[in-house]
Amino acid sequence: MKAKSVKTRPKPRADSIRNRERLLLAATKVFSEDTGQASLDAVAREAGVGIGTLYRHFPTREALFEAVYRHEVDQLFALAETLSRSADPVEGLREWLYANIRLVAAKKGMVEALQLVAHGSSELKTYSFQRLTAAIAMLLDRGVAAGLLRSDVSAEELLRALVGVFYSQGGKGWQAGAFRLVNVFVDGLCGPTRTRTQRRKSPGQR
Amino acid sequence: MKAKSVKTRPKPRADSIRNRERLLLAATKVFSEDTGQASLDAVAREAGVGIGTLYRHFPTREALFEAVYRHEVDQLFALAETLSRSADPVEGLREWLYANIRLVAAKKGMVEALQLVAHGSSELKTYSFQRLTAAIAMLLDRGVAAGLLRSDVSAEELLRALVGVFYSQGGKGWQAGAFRLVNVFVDGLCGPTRTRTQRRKSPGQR
DNA sequence: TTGACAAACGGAGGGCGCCTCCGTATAGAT
DNA sequence: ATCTATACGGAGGCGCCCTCCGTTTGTCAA
Repeated sequence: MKAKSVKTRPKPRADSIRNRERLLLAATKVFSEDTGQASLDAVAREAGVGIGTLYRHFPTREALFEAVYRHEVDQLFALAETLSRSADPVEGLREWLYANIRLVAAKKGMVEALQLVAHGSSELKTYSFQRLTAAIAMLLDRGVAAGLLRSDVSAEELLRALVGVFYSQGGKGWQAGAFRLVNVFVDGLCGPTRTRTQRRKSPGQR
Repeated sequence: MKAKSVKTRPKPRADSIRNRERLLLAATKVFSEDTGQASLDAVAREAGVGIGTLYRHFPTREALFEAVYRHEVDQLFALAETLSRSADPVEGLREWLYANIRLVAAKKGMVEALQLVAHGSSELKTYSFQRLTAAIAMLLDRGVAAGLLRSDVSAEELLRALVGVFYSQGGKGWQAGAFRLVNVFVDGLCGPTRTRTQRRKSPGQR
């Protein structure tokens, strides 16, 4: 007997897996540049698969959004893991927050798509909330343990602050403002119990 | 010479005006019951006019949303005027807030439509914001002048609180919760500075 | 390797909504 | 009654959504 799980379905075929990934990638790209209203045909085309294949993997438009979103959340989580192993706890946190801003900024359409998704599956909401909270906690705790960050702000609170910044996403000056806010916040987290040992060197834009 | 404006366009034809109104009415109805995604063909059908007529009056989907929304805001403003002439300032305010809840509750699709509109014309945002603030101020000021309401909460603040309640619109218990919040708020406005002379008699649902 | 079959693929096709265009109807002026 | 600017209606072209089914392909056992 195969050392596989006890009761999962037979097995996924290799091309199936590959196509699923292609679709996810294509969807991320297409939804990002065009608005979230972009056609699913376009996604299939971009992925180089037939429209039927798209629908087999993601039966509804929302299923696709959701998958893309989950994927993104997981990436952010992974980034937090990486950063939490890097040298400086404070800069790691700052960098992660920057990454969030860049993510949102790069995906005009995503934001509205998310609102749509958010109205649906609350399971997804809790999933991503927990996942992101965990990511922040990872970064935060290290700084606190090292005595570099104040300990009276929870990961959840920080996340909420972040969400607030994103919701108010409006064109033009938004990104610069968001970076500024993050800086203010991180600097604030260093104080007032801590002397600020180091300040940001760059504004953060890439 | 006509006593009309100096440089406006000739004149609107009677049937044109009539159709515009019909369309607005139909749109309000259709968007309310179906989701905001409802087809424009359906709106034209409901209004009993050709699709071409709809497009002449409202060149884009958003133009139609916007017009509907403006219309609604104006109605709320008018209601505030009426209520501010009614007997009890406190109950007038409460009633107006109730009306807001009912409006949102009756229009599932509207909320998402608004988010769409909000992303666009910021002119509309400021317009409605000012208009609604004015409406609240009208009601509030009377209560304050009569010494029935505390004076340290501005109309703007009250409006923001209201918006917050609406944004979190989720099915089921939402409406009841919203009424409760309004009651809490109005009671609060009667203030610690004021002895609460009267409390609400009914929960507010109709 | 080869054969067989389930799984996955692709895309044609029917339906529908969007929007334009233009021939027809009519309100309002003379 | 006549005229004309204005508005109306809806057919038609286009693109998107989604289903359905004939074809291809990965996998496994022999």
